Amino acid sequence: MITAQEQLAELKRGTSEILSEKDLLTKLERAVKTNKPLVIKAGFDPTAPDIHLGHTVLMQKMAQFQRLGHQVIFLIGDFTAMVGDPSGKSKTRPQLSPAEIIANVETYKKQVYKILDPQKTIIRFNSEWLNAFKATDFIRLASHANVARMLEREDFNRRYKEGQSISLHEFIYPLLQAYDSVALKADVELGGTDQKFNLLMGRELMRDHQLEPQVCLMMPLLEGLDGVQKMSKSLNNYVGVDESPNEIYGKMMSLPDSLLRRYYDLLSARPLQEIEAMFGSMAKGELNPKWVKSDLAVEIVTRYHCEEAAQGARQNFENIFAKKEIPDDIPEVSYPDSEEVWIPKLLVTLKFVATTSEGKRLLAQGGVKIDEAPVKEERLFKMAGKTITLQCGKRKFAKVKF
RNA sequence: GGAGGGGUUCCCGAGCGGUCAAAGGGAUCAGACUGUAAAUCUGACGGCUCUGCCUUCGAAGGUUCGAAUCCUUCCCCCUCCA
Repeated sequence: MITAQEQLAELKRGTSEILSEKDLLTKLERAVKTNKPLVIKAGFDPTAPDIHLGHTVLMQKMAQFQRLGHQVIFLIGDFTAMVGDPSGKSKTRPQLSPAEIIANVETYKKQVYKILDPQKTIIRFNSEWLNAFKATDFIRLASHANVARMLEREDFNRRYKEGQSISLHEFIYPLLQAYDSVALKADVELGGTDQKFNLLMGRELMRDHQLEPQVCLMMPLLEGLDGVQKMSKSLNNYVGVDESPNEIYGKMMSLPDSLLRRYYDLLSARPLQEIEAMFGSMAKGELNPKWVKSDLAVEIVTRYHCEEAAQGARQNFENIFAKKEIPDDIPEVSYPDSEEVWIPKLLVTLKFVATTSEGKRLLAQGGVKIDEAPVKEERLFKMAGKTITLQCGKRKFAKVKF
């Protein structure tokens, strides 16, 4: 094991805040001295098993702790999922059945183990201890917090001022999350900056339980592809680690240039110096941002697939968008209605558009091409036996056989 | 329990008897341009084989030639007072 100082230096990289750094150093020193790894806790909601790049910022930090020899606990908040984390907007969430949760956990594992070491990861569920809670336990737990403190919290405060509702049960959430830390005797809890309040609650509750308070380590939140909101599936501004190479590459290329540096800082494993140099020459106009972006896209695709897939995706992208070529591996479909083909209907059948109205609009705007030539007419006649290459917008292709 | 303010199309938000499938913005999609699925500009943006028809403005009824707009009841949200 390397020294506590060295560990701290490495762990600090990319974090937005550590509460407190001194405590972390103390814990690390003790770990080195006694040769007992620290218990690292990070909680996840079992309702959203689609891991995206936003989550990976945190997970890479978890992986880093693992590499340093610490014990990472991947905590599934199956109990707290019923409550719903009030961080950000909250809607009442559907209660999940045990079978659904197990299925979601499997999906999690499949994706998470691309980043974490399966051998070194312990998965726990907070229902293990929270299911046993009685009404009196909840009341006792609730007595550890007070309303004024709750309302100090940024998102509650905002909602309160804006006249949005705050349900009582949402006040309970931070306490339950905090209690998880008590149950696990966590040394460190990881979370996004939006978790600050919940993490700190854990610190206090542990102190109330005569435990050594956990260190809170916060990672910045990655903005989504829109560059404004944080990355999330429901906002559809995410890049999923389980997506295809072409999809990941393409989405990375749709990142606004203004966010390039931010993405490099939070996602790239390249040495800081290299990144600095690259952005330096980009600023001088020597380097095209497109290629800086492309390099990052390749790095990400390589991480979740492989180098070969990444190069393939780059090639594919260049062909389609720069050279405007038709890709070679397009799906072939047969469409037996050949006497009179109404194109909007055809597009709906192929699931290129959702409605015929949308198909008609697309057609009117020149978004439909047949054999690389735009079509305006809505109908094709006497198509029996013919095959056409149909293009719908920039990204949808099919070979249609009549 | 009392007083008041609200619920509008994916989201925010205007409209408050006809000219409303409903302003504006965001998101999305398409086209142009380009160095990219960046940026910018332009356009589209409920559905339907469509110069018309059907469904939509919290829900159900009602008034009216005509309702997102008026009335009644109900549901939900917020604020203030207790």
